[in-house]
Amino acid sequence: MSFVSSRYEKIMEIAARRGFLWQSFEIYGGVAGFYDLGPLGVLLKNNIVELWRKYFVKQHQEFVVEIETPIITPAIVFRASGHEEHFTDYATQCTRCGRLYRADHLVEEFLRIEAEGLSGEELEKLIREHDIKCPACGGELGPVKKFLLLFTTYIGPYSPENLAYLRPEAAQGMFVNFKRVYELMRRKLPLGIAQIGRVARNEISPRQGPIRLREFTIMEIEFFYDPQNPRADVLEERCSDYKVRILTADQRTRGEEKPLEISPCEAYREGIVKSPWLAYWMCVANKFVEALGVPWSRIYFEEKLPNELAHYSKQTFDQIVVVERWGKLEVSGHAYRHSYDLERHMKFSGVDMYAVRQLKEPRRVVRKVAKIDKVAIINTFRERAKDVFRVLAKLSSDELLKLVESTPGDTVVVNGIEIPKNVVRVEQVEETIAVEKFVPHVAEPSFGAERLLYIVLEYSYTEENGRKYFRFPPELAPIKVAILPLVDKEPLTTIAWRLFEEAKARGLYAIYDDSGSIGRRYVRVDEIGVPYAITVDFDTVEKGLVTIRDRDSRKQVVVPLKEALDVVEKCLRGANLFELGYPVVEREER
RNA sequence: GCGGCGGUCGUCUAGCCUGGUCUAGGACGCCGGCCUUCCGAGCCGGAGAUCCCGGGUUCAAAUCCCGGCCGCCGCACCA
Repeated sequence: MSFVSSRYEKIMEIAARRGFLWQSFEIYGGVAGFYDLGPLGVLLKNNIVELWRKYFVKQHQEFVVEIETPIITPAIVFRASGHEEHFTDYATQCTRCGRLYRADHLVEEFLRIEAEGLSGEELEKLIREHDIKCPACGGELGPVKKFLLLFTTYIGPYSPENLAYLRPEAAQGMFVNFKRVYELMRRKLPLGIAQIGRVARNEISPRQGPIRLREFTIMEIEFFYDPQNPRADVLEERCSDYKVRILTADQRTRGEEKPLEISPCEAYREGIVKSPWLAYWMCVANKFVEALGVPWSRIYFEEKLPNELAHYSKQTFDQIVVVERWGKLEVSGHAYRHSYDLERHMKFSGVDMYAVRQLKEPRRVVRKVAKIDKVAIINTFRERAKDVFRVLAKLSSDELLKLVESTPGDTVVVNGIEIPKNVVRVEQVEETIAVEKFVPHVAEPSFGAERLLYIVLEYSYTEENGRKYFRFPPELAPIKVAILPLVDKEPLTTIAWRLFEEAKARGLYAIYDDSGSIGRRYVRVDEIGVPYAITVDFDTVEKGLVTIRDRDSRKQVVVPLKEALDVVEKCLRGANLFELGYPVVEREER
């Protein structure tokens, strides 16, 4: 335990001291659940975000597009999404032992009734009426208090109709924009809408350092597809030779802990993953987390049990990375949101969110339609005809038909006006139907960027004989190259400084350092995970040669000064420093 | 939210029990200078602490007491 926590503490100590991250609002005592990113933290996070974008958006740009939507969201959106209802907990606390309970859970347990959706007052009343006591100590329960995990605010003047929430997920930004983006993408499915942005959740008591934050960056895709024709060929093409580890809900129920090793393709075929696109994005997610430096064997997906599912989800897998501190850490969630969100937004907004699919063969159908006989209405109602037209105009043809057919007698009443049925003609029409409407299904991969940041720190952190450094994959390293004169003397310093200027001109983040001994400077740049160090020595002056030092092995290669930055850039793109044909030097330690 | 433990320069810490020589000591780091031809060398000099915050006890508080904030551990919570 002490080893485990001390390793976490060492990482967090370096993280704060060297400028990766630290607790927010330090000078006022700090606030739980908020972390600031420092200069290196921002660079590292940007690189992680960019890698996510590469894996999830750029490599799928023919059908995945990225948008950006507001954090502050009118309450109606989260009323429609179900968050206003389900993100609220009613809690009551024992006045004797202080234990906290979900009021609805207590009521359900004691009275064996469905308590979800009851108001605080109703729950309070039930607890008092049935004299429910603390299950642990039998003490009196305190008043029922409301915990809303959504941060609230107002848009404009403070009044109930201006209530707004800070979004707890980016997803609703994609759902409310589905119609427009679907149109933009020329109504093609599948369609992925991605977003990277800040979200906020008013956690009751966050207490896992940078892991459970009240505000963080989320990276997610709402992936829309036709359930009858998912067009998920890539699942077969890219995922059949690649396995992931999955611990299913069934396994968990049986108490098993060893995940299956299975290709996402097969997992879908066998019904373990219910959506082909969910399986596909799990495949991408696994490869992405490997690219962050996490070994394959430390990643698995854990299926949520039915009672753990969010209100919108038909099936959810958490992507777990094994970490030293907490055992396991959820880095992403993969939810099969089905058609839930679009249907809710259609209902609440009244806006049509259907997609259309072409039928393989157009169908001839005969259907009944109700038509209004305008002449008959004018003849029947004369000067009141205008009112009749007005009320009838509010009904669709289908609604009118239904009304006429379901009402007995010769008249129907619409908005208090009695209308004889004979002004409505019911006709049979024959139509050709070439398309049909449907609500797309949604698979959602969703990542928390700060958790990934922590994962990268933990998996990169290395201790060897007292040496501490971050073994960041070069692509993720905040600073790419250190440029160091061997000693603080001319002309070495001027040559090194010019090289630094050139590195900046190439768009690299670099460090120039001439203070103290060369060994101290290597240690300093190792500690922040700089993958390469170019050292300007006396051979540079005499022969135009510099050395490039590899952070992990501490071996160096000798390369011409003019080629040094090209070599570094090649290595940053994935080349191996020692396989480029340059002589390798290994120096004795003093 | 409850209970236990903790909070001292950038970092790690000594001091707290047994109040006063603490205008808070050390190490590392940092800054300046010297030195230095490859992995935390050495020498000289320097800056750096609201002792978490507020209140109380006392002639006197980093130290004792109370409240708050923050962190860790356990319980609860974590769609």
